[in-house]
Amino acid sequence: MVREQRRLNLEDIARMSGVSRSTVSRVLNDDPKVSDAVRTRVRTVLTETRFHPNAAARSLATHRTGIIGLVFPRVFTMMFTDPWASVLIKGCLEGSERADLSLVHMLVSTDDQASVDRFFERSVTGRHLDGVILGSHVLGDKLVARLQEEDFPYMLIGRDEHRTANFVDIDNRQAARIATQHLIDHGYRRIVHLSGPPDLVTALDRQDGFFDAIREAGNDPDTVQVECGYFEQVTGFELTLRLLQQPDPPDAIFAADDAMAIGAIQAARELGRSVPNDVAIVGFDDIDMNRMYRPELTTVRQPSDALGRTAVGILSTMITNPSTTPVQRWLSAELIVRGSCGCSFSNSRANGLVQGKEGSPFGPGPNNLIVQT
Amino acid sequence: MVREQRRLNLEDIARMSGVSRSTVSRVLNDDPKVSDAVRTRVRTVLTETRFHPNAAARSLATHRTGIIGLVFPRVFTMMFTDPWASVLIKGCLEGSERADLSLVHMLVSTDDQASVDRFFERSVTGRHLDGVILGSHVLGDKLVARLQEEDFPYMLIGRDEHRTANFVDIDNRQAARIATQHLIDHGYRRIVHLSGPPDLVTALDRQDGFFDAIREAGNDPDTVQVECGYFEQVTGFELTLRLLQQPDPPDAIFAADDAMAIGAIQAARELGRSVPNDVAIVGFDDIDMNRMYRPELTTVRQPSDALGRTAVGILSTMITNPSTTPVQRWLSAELIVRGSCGCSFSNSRANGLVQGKEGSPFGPGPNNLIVQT
DNA sequence: TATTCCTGTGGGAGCGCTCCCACCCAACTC
DNA sequence: GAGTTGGGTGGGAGCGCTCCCACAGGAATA
Repeated sequence: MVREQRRLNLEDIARMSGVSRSTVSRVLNDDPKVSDAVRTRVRTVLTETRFHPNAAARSLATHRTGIIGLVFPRVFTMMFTDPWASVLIKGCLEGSERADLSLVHMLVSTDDQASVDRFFERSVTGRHLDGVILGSHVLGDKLVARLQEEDFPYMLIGRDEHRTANFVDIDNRQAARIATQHLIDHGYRRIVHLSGPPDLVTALDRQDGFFDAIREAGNDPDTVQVECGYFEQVTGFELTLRLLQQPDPPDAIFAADDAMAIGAIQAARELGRSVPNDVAIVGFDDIDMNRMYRPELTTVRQPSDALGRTAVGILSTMITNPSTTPVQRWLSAELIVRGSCGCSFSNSRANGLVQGKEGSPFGPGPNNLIVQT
Repeated sequence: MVREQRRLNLEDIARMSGVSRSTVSRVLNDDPKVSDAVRTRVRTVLTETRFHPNAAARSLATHRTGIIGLVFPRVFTMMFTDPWASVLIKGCLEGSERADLSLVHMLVSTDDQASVDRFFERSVTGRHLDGVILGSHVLGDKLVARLQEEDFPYMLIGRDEHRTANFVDIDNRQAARIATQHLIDHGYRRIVHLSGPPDLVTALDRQDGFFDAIREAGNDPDTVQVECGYFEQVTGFELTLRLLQQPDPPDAIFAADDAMAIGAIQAARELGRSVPNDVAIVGFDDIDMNRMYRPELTTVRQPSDALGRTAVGILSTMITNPSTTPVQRWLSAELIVRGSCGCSFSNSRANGLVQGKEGSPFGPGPNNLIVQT
């Protein structure tokens, strides 16, 4: 085991190419103030020796590590088996590759002060990270406030409850309104909403949108049934199993995410009910897996990978170029109409495009661009 | 933006608690050679100031970063939407938390020299990482050889083709043999195997096990149909759709993973065929999602999370305590018999326990313990 | 009482970079 | 020909830790 052999450093490369340490450093950092002759000479040595500067030393000198964190609240550990989250993570990875950053995965119990402290000590105070992406935002989250307090670069996936933080999101409320509207237009009258965890802003927004549509149709929101659970297939399965066996079962279900919607389809099938004839189902997310279920799921498509990519992209610029005002960006979502809602045609798009621009509660503005990444 | 204000360092803490830099460092590192009086005094200052040592400086001095990488071959980008991989990642995360390490996610094109080089420069030569976990192993992978050459701590999830590398695995061949055997015992005669990517050792092992069982039953392996594809639900769906419409369709399918098996069930349903009456289906992995499909999937349960946890645990000790001989560990797998194979009972376990110990091609030995993590 | 030992503490060097400042020397200006 | 640029280069300091060595001083030993 020769692990402990001394590795090359700048000094060595300098000696080997007959220049000084500083010049080698300049070549490594693409400083234009190096003559072409010297540059090529150093570059040759660099490639021959396969040299790469020590990350720790570089960080120590530059106060930058090139690492960003992707934090999920521990409550959502099941995120890792969630197809939506997987796509989000993929988007974040692509974004970090583009920005030449490394992505560290971490779980933090955002409701537990000790856990938050531990995260802060290691990652923020210890300057382990340059910035952080928060995978989802829970009400009363102590993390965001603390990050703001410390002026530490961060980006939320999904807005915060006060809309004062940095975030990338889609207009969940508007999208849910349009999806519910679509069911109402079909003539369904007993529509149940399968909602997500009640402390997740995203879930609440979709719930609000659902109620908006109910109200607009002239119905009393108080008479409408909403069931909460995790954003999981099993949850959708179990809730629907129970709902369909009620005395007065729903004729339509709007699920707050596709996993639950697929679970709902499974449950209907289990009970021998037809989708959409006995019960229509609409989901949210448009995960890849939908292709395999019959009837195909009508759902809201949200650009989960773009959400991740955009968040990392913005974070990256925030790291080098701190912003004093909150950076908030809205991406577009759209209703994808397939068979599960009772539409006879398939694979077409309704006119329910929820644009980042017009659909945003903020109206048009520099922070509300539609970003196609 | 007060980002650039000077942060506290050891010197400051030393001054504030009336001791030297060295002593503070000792307290931080739990060095026993500090008197209790001094220790408590320093600790108080430490908590009051919420001080945490700078990670980069520490790394520079200790030659250790506390970061390990989780590398997936880029070919398997879809891994991120794979429930099996999600559980593996979760296991790795748990392991790193236990070992007080950070986990960095990365994708490397293992078949592309430039990509491998880039990874090496940044992460290995640049000492960005202390060690690396390889999420799956592709035949002819240039990564492992290079890691060995550089004496860099690594751990494979799944064995390498020569069995010379460090790895954690289950005995895929034996497990697949038992699963196939089970189908043969049921009297199925036209069994088709849905295999994974042909350059993935895991897929090949399962294929070998399938052929072992075929051969043992006195059949000619050459007459048996094997279809290759990705470890995805859609693949299983499409392959099975085609298979079942053949002139002489299979009466049983052994899928190399559950995602494909579920896809196969979906396809059978699409064509109005009954599982298991028209076609029996057996999977591999025992992912959580199986609970929702009817009939419930007979499958091989492998401890994916333990695989990840164990790999990280071993890697962690390898980092502090380099080993000269390959570290190879086999975990147990077992056949879970449910309805999809045609067994009338459900949720019971067959006697097909594939233990790490006896089942391993290596026989018992220090590297072949059954680890229950 | 003198010597050795041991525990606890302080200080200096060093980890491998970046960045600032000083400097050199050719090319220009007047 | 003296003075002034300015591109290109080198050297020193410093980033914030750890680790080794030196050393003080009380306890144990002779």
